[in-house]
Amino acid sequence: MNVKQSDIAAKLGISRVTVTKALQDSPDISTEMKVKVKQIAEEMDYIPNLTARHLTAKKTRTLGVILPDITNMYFSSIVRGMMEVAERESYHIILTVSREEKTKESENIFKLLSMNVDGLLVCQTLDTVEAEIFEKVKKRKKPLVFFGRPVGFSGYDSIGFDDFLAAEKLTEYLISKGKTKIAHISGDIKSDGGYRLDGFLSAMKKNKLEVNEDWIIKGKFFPEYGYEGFNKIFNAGTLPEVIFCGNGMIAQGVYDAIREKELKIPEDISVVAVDHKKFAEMLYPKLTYIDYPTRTLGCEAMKLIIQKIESKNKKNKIENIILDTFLIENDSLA
Amino acid sequence: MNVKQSDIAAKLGISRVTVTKALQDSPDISTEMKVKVKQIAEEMDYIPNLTARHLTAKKTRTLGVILPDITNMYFSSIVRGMMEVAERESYHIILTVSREEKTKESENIFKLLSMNVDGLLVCQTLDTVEAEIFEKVKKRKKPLVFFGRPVGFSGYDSIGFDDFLAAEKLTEYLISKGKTKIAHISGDIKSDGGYRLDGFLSAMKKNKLEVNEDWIIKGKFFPEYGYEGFNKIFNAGTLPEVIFCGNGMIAQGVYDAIREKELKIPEDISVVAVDHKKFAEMLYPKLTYIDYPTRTLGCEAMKLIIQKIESKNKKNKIENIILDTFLIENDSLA
DNA sequence: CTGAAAGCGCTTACAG
DNA sequence: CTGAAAGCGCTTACAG
Repeated sequence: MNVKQSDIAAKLGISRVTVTKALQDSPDISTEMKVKVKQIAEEMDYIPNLTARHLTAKKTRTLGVILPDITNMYFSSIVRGMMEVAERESYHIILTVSREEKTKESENIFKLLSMNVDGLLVCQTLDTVEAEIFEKVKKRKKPLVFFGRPVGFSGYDSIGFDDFLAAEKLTEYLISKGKTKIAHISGDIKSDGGYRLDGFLSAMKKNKLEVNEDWIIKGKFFPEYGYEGFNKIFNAGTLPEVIFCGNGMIAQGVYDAIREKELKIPEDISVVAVDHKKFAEMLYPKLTYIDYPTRTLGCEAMKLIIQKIESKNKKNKIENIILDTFLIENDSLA
Repeated sequence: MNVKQSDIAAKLGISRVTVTKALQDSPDISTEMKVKVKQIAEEMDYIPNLTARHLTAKKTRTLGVILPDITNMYFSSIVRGMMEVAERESYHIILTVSREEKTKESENIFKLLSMNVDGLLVCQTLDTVEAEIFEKVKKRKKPLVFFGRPVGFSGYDSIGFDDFLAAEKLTEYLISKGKTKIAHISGDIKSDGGYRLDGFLSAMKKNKLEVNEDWIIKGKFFPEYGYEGFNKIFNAGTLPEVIFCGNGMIAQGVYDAIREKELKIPEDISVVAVDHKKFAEMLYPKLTYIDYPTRTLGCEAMKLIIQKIESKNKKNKIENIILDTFLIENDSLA
């Protein structure tokens, strides 16, 4: 139905092979022939059939990506970075979503392997604990890179951020600014929220600072937890100097609660958080926070998998890369 | 290298065709044979090669989606809806991003056609004005559905929201609540922002209400425009009863500016907007707004394209579907 | 510089 | 119920 190489060949009275080669700019073919073939291809609206090409060639230049949730800016921003590099390097991306379900994750892996992707980039679901399915990928020698979340088992390449270190860094910074009375409203402690809380506690301990129990609120990554969290702290009596929030959404709730109490940020109380830029910068006054360069993560993850693919036969040591996070000084810290 | 059907056939001493059919649950094959084949396939870790399958079958059960920007919640939420339906109907999605570039859009279309997708779902870039590339798609009889943004030319199926109607509806509602002094801070007037502004003006006109020129602020879809917009309105003298914001981000800036003036929402002034749920509900007090059911849009768009694909040969009339938007009454309107 | 031959892994009629 | 034959569109050696 569609125009194919043999149609071009027929029209020109040459063999299909010549067409293939001309289209590939093979040195085998004369320049005039190439020009002629390409022109006819253009005229006939020829579009190559990648399916057929992939069946022959070992490489598809296609990468499979598995994400827990596409509507989460953290992930979508990572994907954006991946797409930039993929495009530059002429790779395609097939994006799938696991919705935090382990079974969906496995299904996606099978689907992507079926599609003959050259490699896999996966951000695991929160409850992926066994390596089983990934062992199968490894057995097939399919390059695989984990990104964006800590990996529960070893023996795989990965790239991501370290929430513990980020929180420690932010806490150290607060301390260096002379703050000692610091409260923490965490996100979900079963995931990143927990690591951030631990990082905070660790830094406090290292600096021999006391942590008021009323000032540790275990919440979730939503504004209402920040709002209620601050009110709990407020009602507990003494006010801390700083509220360290698990992320920007929590900070937003905290902002609202603080304003309701007619307090001023940062004059009366400071607020800081760990988050990615876009959100944090939307608050007034602008939040001082630790930025996770998500787009960079996406770029680097893509570069890593491409490198793994293109050096497939050489012996490759496993890499576990932790990217730097950045402290952004804005107006919410006195 | 990987296990293929012929390996299974060899192991069982039967022909490859029997394997294919058994795996497809063809009525041709005896139940015992099916069980045997499937078991061996499982044992050998057989994964079908979709590339090969697609070359033979006319259908790939793969759909191509083109989005202007993946980090925009409006779009990612639509995609989420699409994925739900696709999964239910056993279709795959290949997601590509145009980054609002017309050339990238064309490239993506070619890429997806090359990959033999069964259909195309596209949300055009803001400056796509000619139908040229889409005419080519049509000529190939490849089903195509536009979604999420108004289409500049006719003759194509589409599904989306009507910003003009949504803004009109919200304005009518304000008027029905006895509001007459309404200001509008718009988003980018070259796109949806403009339609929303027009809808607002239209409703005001229909109701013979005067529109104070100082109360029409043409901004962009970011908080700072809301913040500055409100300050302009504030400094202009009389205060309106309601600020109608082009979207939730603008509303956020307006909230901040209002609080800074020590005014109360909704006691001193009301704020409303047109946006999609997640963002609008994050503000305190919760925003009264027009919700665009983006996920539903994604679901419906997917259903529509699948229907087009599966009824390809029957004559199909062109559909241009406008989905309803919903007024959500919260606490920001007195 | 050009082309004939073989094959990628799977599927679809068609014959037995 | 099982299998031999032909083909999907393209590419890769290999021969001329």
